[in-house]
Amino acid sequence: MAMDKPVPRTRIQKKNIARISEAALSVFSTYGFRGSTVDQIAKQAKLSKPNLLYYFPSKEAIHTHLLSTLMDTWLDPLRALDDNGDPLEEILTYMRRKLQMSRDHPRESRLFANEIVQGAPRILTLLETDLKQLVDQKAAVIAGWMDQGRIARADPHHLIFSIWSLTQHYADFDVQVHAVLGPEKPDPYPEAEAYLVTLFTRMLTP
Amino acid sequence: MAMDKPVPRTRIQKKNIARISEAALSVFSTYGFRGSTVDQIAKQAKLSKPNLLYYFPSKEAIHTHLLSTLMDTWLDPLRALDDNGDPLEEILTYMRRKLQMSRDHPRESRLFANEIVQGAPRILTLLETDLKQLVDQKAAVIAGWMDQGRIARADPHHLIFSIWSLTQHYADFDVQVHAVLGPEKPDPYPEAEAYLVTLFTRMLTP
DNA sequence: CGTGGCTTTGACCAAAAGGTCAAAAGGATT
DNA sequence: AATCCTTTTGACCTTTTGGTCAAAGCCACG
Repeated sequence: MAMDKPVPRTRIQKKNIARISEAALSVFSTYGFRGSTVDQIAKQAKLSKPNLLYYFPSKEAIHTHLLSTLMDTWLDPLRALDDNGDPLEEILTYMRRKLQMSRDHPRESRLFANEIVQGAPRILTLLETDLKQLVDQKAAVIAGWMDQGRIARADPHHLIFSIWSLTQHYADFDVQVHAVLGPEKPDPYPEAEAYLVTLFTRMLTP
Repeated sequence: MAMDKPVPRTRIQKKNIARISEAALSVFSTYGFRGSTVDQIAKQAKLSKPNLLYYFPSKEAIHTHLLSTLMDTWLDPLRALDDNGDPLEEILTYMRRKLQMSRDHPRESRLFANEIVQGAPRILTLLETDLKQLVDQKAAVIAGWMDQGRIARADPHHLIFSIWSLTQHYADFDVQVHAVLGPEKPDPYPEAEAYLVTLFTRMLTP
């Protein structure tokens, strides 16, 4: 299970690993793991296939590398949820950050979406340990706020799920959103943000 | 682009097409189109590969067959949204039906999710015509209710998106939900429904 | 400017994949 | 039971795919 070459050494390695990661992100996020081919990734990275496999030992290694790199970034907004902040403001900020990630990093969102929809075979353990622990902890913080009557009551775990689903929807189902809104509304994000702020404000105001 | 054999004739055909559809639903919903193989589907349907290809001319034909069969079922709950009903009750009922579909037909939900996340190459047109038209129509109904002050204001299109994302999340991201909630909570749906009823009630009560 | 390690490549392989076909087997109808 | 149509299959073909390898090219440093 050794993954090799996780840390770039020379500047050529740095450059090529970055190109491969970038290309792999595009390809994997569009076709899922099994639907993607090494050739495709190599072509997008403008490397020959053997050259690509010089940097990563296998297709799976590239995928795992992406996933583990991303996991941290992905959880950062939730980590930033501050016990000592204003409850509603903290939750709205978290929601806004997640929405921004959907807008600015839709491929990353879709990479995760593909992985999870397909049963998360490669990150299930991560979800059951790191993710669960973080969510449990933040859910407790939110429950505390509710106990103090500073925001209205609602199941904290499902509250977090709802932030995930509502924000990631705009990245993962982007095509559908655009199909429904039509070409005269090319950027749904301003309305989405306004809508979500209203939603969470109304729901959480005591 | 002819798809052949859409309607079963003999009872053997009926049986085998049903078995193929069932197997294909499982496989496609788990691996996406490109990640699925005809062998896999044939094996699950307990047919030989050539035998399967006697009923459908190609892998793509099976996929298209599933997708178009499902599309109707999928939109039924939204079609049922009644202009003359009680606004909040109508929206809650729609939400509940969608949630029930996530619980009872998670594979169907994931089949769509896979297709959309990967850019909806095979149903984009459907989305831009049928789906858009239906959504626009129902959004107008909801906007009407808001104009009459019977429910609180919020962007109707994004309201519909939020019902989709919140309910489908429990089917599409099922693995994640279970990983976070842990094994002692094997059925998240009762809490999910309670949470979503609260959410939409608070948001839409004037 | 030459040497040693890093990088790149063309040629190649075995396995997997989508799909074809002719012939055999099975079913229903007379 | 003879016949005709439907169904099933084994063998086969081509393309794609993940991955290997030895040899060639390149680069930095002494």
